[in-house]
Amino acid sequence: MATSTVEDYLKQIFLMETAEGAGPLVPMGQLAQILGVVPGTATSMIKTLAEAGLVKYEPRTGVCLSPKGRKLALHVLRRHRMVELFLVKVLGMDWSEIHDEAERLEHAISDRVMERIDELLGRPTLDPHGDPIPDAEGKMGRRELVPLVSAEGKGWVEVARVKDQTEVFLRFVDRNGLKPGRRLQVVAVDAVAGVVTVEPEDGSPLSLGLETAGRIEVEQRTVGVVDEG
Amino acid sequence: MATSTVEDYLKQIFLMETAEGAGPLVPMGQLAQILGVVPGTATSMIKTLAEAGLVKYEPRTGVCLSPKGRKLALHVLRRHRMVELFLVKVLGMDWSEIHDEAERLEHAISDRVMERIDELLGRPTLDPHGDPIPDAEGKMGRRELVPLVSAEGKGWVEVARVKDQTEVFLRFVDRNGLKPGRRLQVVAVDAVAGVVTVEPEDGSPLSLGLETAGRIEVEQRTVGVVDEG
DNA sequence: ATTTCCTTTTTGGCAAATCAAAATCAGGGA
DNA sequence: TCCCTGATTTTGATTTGCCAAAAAGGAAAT
Ligand SMILES: [Mn+2]
Ligand SMILES: [Mn+2]
Ligand SMILES: [Mn+2]
Ligand SMILES: [Mn+2]
Repeated sequence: MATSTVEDYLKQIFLMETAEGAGPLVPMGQLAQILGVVPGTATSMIKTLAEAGLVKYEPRTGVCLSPKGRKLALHVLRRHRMVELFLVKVLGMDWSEIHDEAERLEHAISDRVMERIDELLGRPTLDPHGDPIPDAEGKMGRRELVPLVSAEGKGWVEVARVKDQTEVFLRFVDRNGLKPGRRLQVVAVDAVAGVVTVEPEDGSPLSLGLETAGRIEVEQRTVGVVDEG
Repeated sequence: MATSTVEDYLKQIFLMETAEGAGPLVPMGQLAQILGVVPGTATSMIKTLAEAGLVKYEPRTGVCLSPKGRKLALHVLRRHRMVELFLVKVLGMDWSEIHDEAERLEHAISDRVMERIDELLGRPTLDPHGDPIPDAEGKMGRRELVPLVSAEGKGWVEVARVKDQTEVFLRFVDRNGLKPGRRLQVVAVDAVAGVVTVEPEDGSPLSLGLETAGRIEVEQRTVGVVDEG
């Protein structure tokens, strides 16, 4: 069995190598920083993982998952996201407080329990932040999402995903009616001022910085204005 | 924070020192055996726990919990039993497969999540095996239970607790309608033959060995025959 | 071609938890 | 009293993760 440390390394490598704008290899320093260890620790851990055939390691360049490592990473990610949804849907917790819980529970939940939760939740495909939940085989659906900024003048769009999952940002998003599933219009994008103005369905107009707006994604397909062919 | 290893040691010491027929101190050898480590390991661990003020250690004699250790032990036990009940009630798992899950989950669940589960389950006081669930302050109710053997000729009694929690025994108990909450009559106790005959409410008469019958406890108060004053 | 600076790796150490096997102890029996 | 035996403790190692700080590499700037 992989230890929870190993699981976290693999999961994190997966997230980093599938992040937009990522190169083919994840640099050691970045990995170490996100995992909260000093670079030397990451280096020695990664060598062990390479030894075990879970990653491919290119010294002084970076690391990427092997098929075996990717499979394990997706297995962990599935548990993480399923647990997050469970905490919100079944236990009624706030979406801003679930990540840390999931970070521990993802290592303690068996396939058996996972299966029961999956069934109880009705085979969900998205977690509370709008991230896809891998299925038991590690497959997850792709969606065509665009950052809020690109949705100017498209009429009503639906919030689909919130990428910044820090507590403070999630609470902000919630307070302002920008949770996944909520609808809004992007009224204006002022590139010079660096401000995006949106109007949530049942909330007052709201200004966001360009950076901030980039952390929210909406459904490409517009809703309620243009009918799909 | 106590590691999961420390939590398991404390919980186990608690269970052993409150077990019937236990002396004032738990012997190292027994503790080691139940925790699945060699005696030397237990000795050095216990010395560390004594150092931390969690147990009182009498070399060559045994160990017992300090107030601080007892508090922590009860906190772990609460999570263990609450999780077991949760797995049965909410996820619909079989009571014979929940212990090992709980053994891991008990270390991964925060007070916050515990509180939600407690509420969802309606502040339960008993786990699926009939063992008491400590409350958040570590208090648990005492019940006046007697072993099956002592209930001869008392008419209908209610199964209250199953002490042997091995998978095979729990499945046997289930199959034969002897789960906590079920009613039965103790028809005969033959001390010479070493056999107890019981008649479950909706099952056929059944013979149990004396030893086996001792692993099941029933409510002292008889049910359905004598009315309480 | 050098130097400089930043990243990465190496080295040496530490803490937690464990085992194997040798040493020690404490009673009970001779 | 003395020895034997079984339980307990010590000792010496190992594994997993981690840090601090020194060493090494490499790429860009001079
Ligand atoms: Mn998360
Ligand atoms: Mn984690
Ligand atoms: Mn249990
Ligand atoms: Mn445990």
